[in-house]
Amino acid sequence: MDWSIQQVASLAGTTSRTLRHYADIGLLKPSRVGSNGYRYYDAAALTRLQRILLLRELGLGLPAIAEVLERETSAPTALATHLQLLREEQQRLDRQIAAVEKTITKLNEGEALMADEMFDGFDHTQYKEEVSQRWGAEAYASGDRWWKTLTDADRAAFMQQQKQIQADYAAALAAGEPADGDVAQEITARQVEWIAIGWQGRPVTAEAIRGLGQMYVDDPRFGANYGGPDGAAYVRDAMAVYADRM
Amino acid sequence: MDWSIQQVASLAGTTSRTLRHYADIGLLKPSRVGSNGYRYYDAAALTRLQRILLLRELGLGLPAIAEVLERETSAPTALATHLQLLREEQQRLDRQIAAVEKTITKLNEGEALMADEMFDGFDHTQYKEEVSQRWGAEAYASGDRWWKTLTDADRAAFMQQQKQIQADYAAALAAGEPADGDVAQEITARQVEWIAIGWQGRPVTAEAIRGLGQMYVDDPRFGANYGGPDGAAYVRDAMAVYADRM
DNA sequence: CTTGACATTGACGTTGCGTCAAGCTCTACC
DNA sequence: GGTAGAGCTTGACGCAACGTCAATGTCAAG
Repeated sequence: MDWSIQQVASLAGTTSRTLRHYADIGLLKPSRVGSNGYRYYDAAALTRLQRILLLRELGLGLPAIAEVLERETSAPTALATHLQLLREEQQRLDRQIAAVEKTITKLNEGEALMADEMFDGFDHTQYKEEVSQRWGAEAYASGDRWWKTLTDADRAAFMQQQKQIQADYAAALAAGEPADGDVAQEITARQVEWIAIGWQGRPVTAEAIRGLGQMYVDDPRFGANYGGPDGAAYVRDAMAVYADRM
Repeated sequence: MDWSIQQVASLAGTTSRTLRHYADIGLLKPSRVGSNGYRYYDAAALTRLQRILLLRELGLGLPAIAEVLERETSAPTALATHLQLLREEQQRLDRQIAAVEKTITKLNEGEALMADEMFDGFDHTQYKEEVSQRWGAEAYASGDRWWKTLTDADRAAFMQQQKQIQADYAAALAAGEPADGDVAQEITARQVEWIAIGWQGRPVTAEAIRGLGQMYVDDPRFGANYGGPDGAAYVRDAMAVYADRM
């Protein structure tokens, strides 16, 4: 007792193309092939197909399914691994949805015209008070004037450089690079250079760099850009060493 | 002031291959191409790239991104549409995770060896009481004996036939086929035949068929297999007509 | 014998690039 | 001015899981 490819397809709720694909990749071979080339499937093949489709619904890839079917015992392991992936995907989706929602509301409020959105929440004016208090109103005003002369593209490029520096710091920390090592110091040199651009001629003293580094640790909004307290502390240390060597 | 493809790539945190791909599909053309074929990007191009990458992080496809960038105003619309997709995907993921978790716990409890899992929650013993009460203990016992003689593959095939019948009923109902029409009656004939297999020689009387149909309506667990109360009622009616004509 | 349904084997299309491969170009150093 | 080592170019295949023609062979029924 066996069935034709179409019968099996409709029985299992799939398509004949899928069955031929499974035969091609060796996942489910027909139990019998007529002299005319027709594929026929028996009950055992149907059982296997059922399992395949079940695992597929659980989101497993075809190679993973093949492995599970070969080694029964690996099913819980495979599923556990897969579950991990699903959870990560779920979290990624949650974050993405939140981001899209935020973007939509901002657009509806007419706040940002997409272009501003690029600056990753790094709002220049957000730090007005800190900058004013630490370096005086004149310093802030001069920085603000400079910032306003930039085009959006300039600002984007400027922020991108900072993003890159942040990523490099994160990578260095993850790689176990010491804060006083060459790698961290090279990044810090770029960091200082970047700061100097924004400061527009205002002298970048060793003291200023040390203070700025400490500020990263003290202020969680800055620290967040460097991957949390640890990252902020790492950057502070690197900047302190850099300042010492100036 | 412009940058080479590598510079832009690292500035924006992407790869040169991606930039060349975007150029190929016309999403982001370099602002200048040297006589040697080298691509160069200016600040405006960088801005556009930033937007592209932002939208991509939000999960939009490249064609959708291109459209948004052409018609600024469509951004909220496009994002809203996309949000809908994300939410559906989220729900699908949630269901999938729940299913995988359930499967894992079952496997860990040694309950089911994957094979039983196929039967879509149609647990034969689940209906023990109903069958016993309505048709007597002997009828149930005989059905149970028969069921136990089957191989997994046989059971799979048996359940699949039922699945097909259910699908056909659903299609007929959706197509507006009357319960006493040819289409519905043909399906019912197969349904009765299927029932007869399980009953193993026990006489399939008109009364039994009417009773079974009514049971579909009364018991939500059965009704669920036929697409809710409406579907169950449809099947009951078709079976009643079939019984009348026996 | 014809017709229509069903079967077969290619082979391209889809999405967003990764990854060679072969070859030209630029920069730096000797 | 030669040479090495980056960096750039244009193809072109690969991936995941089939959908979708296209061209053609086969089966059952009238």
